[in-house]
Amino acid sequence: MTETSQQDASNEPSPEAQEVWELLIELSASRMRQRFSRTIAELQLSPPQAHALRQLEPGQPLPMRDLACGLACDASNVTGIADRLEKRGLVERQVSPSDRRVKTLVVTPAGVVTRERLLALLHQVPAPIATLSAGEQRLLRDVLRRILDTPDEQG
Amino acid sequence: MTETSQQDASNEPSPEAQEVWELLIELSASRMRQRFSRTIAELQLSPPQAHALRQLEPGQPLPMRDLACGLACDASNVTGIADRLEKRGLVERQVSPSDRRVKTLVVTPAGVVTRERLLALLHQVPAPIATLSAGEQRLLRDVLRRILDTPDEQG
DNA sequence: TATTGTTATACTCTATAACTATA
DNA sequence: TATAGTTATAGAGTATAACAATA
Repeated sequence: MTETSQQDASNEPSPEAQEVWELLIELSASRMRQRFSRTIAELQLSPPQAHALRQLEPGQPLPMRDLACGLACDASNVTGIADRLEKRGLVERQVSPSDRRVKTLVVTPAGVVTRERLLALLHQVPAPIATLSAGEQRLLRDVLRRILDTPDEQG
Repeated sequence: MTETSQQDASNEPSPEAQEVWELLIELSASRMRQRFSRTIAELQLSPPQAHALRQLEPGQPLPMRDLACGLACDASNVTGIADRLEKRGLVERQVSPSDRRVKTLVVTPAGVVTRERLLALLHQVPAPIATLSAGEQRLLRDVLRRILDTPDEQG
């Protein structure tokens, strides 16, 4: 077994960075995933439906094309997702005034209610974070902000 | 608004804790999700197939029931997921010696190769984490460890 | 010609319920 | 009787390719 570094991008990450990343994967794949699943099940939303609702800010019509991009899926899928949300009365299709090829989605009043319940549930701070000390919370917040501000060149 | 800095289980979380949680959601839903999708697409694995492969440690037969639990899905789904992995020669079904009702899954040699490539890709530390200072990395690691060690009573 | 949304197709995942073979 | 895995079914997500309307 040779000592091949798996990082073609020049140097190896520190063991601490490695562990940080694996802890984040663990957190995301287990706890956060469970919580998300439980939440959307409660509102009887599928994952893409929930993600779509999350992106549809009230009063801001979103072109279906853009939603496809936000959902990271092919545009053809958005037709069905929008169909089902529309059938439940949560969103509405509108033709864009500026480009008649474009259809936008807007949350209905009922959609706003569901969206707000969804966000309220999703954003409920889990105990393991709420019980960190004030100092730890600040530090964690600052580091996470920096991580999200740093572009990721597909490491 | 009262000056709640500590959590009595019924109190509001601090604004810092709130932001930490929302930053984690953002990180998980955008960056980590994209990276996971790109990775499994490269290996032509579906999300549940990748999760299954991740859980199948070489040389450790896993009852299909347990895999269903690990995937957080109904047991009936595992049949199809295992079928497709088996058809690709990545896993094998074995009858448990201790209980002939139970079938276990084991990664084949080819499966081990794919699994290792998967893990190597998934675990590549993204630039935004690799470029944190050594102090920040240690701090982040310690806080994440604590978060994962703290039980989450469905906040 | 290029783009937007739709449709058709094929595959996968998902839960539910009924079935089998073991225990 | 209870449990593990399978099958049947129905619904939803996914990408690809072809299509209509619009630009």
